[in-house]
Amino acid sequence: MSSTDAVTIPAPVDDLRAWQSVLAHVEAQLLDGTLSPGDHLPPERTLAADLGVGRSSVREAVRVLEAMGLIRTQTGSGPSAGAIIVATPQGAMSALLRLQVAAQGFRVRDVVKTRLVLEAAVVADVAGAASPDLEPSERLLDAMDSSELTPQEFLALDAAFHVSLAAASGNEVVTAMMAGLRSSIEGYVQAGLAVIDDWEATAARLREEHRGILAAIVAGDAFTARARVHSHITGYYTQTALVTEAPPTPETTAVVAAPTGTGHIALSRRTAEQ
Amino acid sequence: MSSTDAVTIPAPVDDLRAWQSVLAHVEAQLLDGTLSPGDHLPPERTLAADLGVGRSSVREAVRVLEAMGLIRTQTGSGPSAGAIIVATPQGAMSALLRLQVAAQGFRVRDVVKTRLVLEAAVVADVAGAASPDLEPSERLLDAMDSSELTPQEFLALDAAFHVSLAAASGNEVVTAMMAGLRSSIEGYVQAGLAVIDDWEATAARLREEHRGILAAIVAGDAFTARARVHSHITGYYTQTALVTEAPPTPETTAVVAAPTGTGHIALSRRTAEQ
DNA sequence: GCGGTAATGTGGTCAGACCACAGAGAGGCG
DNA sequence: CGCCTCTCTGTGGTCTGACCACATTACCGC
Repeated sequence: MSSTDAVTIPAPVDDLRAWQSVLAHVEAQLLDGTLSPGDHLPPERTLAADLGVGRSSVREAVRVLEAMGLIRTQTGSGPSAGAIIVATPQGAMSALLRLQVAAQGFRVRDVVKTRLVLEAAVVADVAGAASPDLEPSERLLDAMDSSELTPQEFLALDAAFHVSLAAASGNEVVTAMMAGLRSSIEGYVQAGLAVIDDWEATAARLREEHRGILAAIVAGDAFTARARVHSHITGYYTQTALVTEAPPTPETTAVVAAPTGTGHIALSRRTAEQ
Repeated sequence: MSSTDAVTIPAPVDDLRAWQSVLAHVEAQLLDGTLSPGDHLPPERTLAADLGVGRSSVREAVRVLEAMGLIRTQTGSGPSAGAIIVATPQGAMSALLRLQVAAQGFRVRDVVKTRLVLEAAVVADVAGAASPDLEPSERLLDAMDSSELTPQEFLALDAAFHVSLAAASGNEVVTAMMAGLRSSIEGYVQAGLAVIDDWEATAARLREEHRGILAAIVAGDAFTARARVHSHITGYYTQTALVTEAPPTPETTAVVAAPTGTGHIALSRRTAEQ
């Protein structure tokens, strides 16, 4: 692994499989700007002819691109048909994490810990932002106040609320990861419902905690927001015995122990700053 | 939105495309334990016959599974041939993030910010761990001391070092994400080399910073480890003008400024858990 | 017994065909 | 002249059959 020669050119040939060469071709065109979001991929038959591969190989690459959230395919004719570059990572991230959890490549414990880290950072970030758009989050909380919700519907709104916080941070990477992490353990979360004796009490507590988190964010109190998110998430998972031990996550415990207090803090508007 | 009825059961039928039904079939078998890591997927022709779809549709699903890092396919015959469940998420996560960055679904800025959050949490976690295995990280640092490395080789080892820290935390989700985040902006990192006048000086600084991070971890000082990681990462990106503004990432600056002192905090034992 | 060779079963690829679908255009009708 | 309908065309979605490369396994001759 030194530097200059030494390699004697082992096998610079492309022993890529046919579909991989198609994928590489598309990726290269994305990188050099030949393809951009909104553009159409060439028709499969054309692409096959251009690259000298069979249409089925092109289709396998297209399938991967679709699964990765890069394109959207549609049958028919006209401007909206065909394969269009869209770059919607959420679904792909969800699928990836969900499958990996299903195949035991990811442990639920690690998923929860990661979610804790990301979400704590998110709320701290949003709390420190100039004028975050928290309207979607608030509307979700209002929707969750309905007493007619089934536990499943409640949890769906719950998940959407948490993702909406990530969206408010403006970080699409974290947003996609949060959505994926949540969906990957959705089955376990729903299974956790079984061990809850008094669902209404639990729902009421969750509603209160959500309001508390949002209040801390609006107040611009990052410390409190972090602490509340931490206890909110660990609370549910320990209650449902989904995760045995509550991971202390040093940085958050330190924050919890911080002397900032959890009472009403300032409520400063922190308007113009950006 | 609302609650009970209203939907009139829109379309419970499976208008899944053929390849999606194959994917769903495999995922269901993963979830109920019929398939586990190490198992073989049925041969494509068998699977096609069983599910009543064409072999090409099966192949598209298999291709997605392979791209998602769930299986490894091999030609030939015998126990090692065929499609085997492996669940290796790193490559898939890297591909996903890389493609999304290429397609402008993810901004480089967000990738860097996310990396900052995750890596700060990782070092704090490892610093608080009972007996983390830091030997791989140390060996990578030793390898980076060589003066014969090209910048590219140095950066490759650099990336491996950061991923090794995540691996030391034992959280495979974060490890995969870290590897993916890094690889997704690898092109930009290498492009950043161009604006560095004195590479040797930069390399020396990076070496020193790496040692400093590892030292803080070994000392169990989570706060210092976080702070050093933060400045280490932002340092390179601001130097190479990859990210214009240095994102302060409230929680880290807050932690650095926290009055708790940098002494032993946390140090949660987290002994037997595996 | 042993070595070499054929058979077998797997994924990888290609070619061709057909279908469903949706827009575009030509044509007819009022 | 305008509107409506109908065909035409191009797209992805799917299936079938065929062939290849490859690695193991079984068999056969020695």
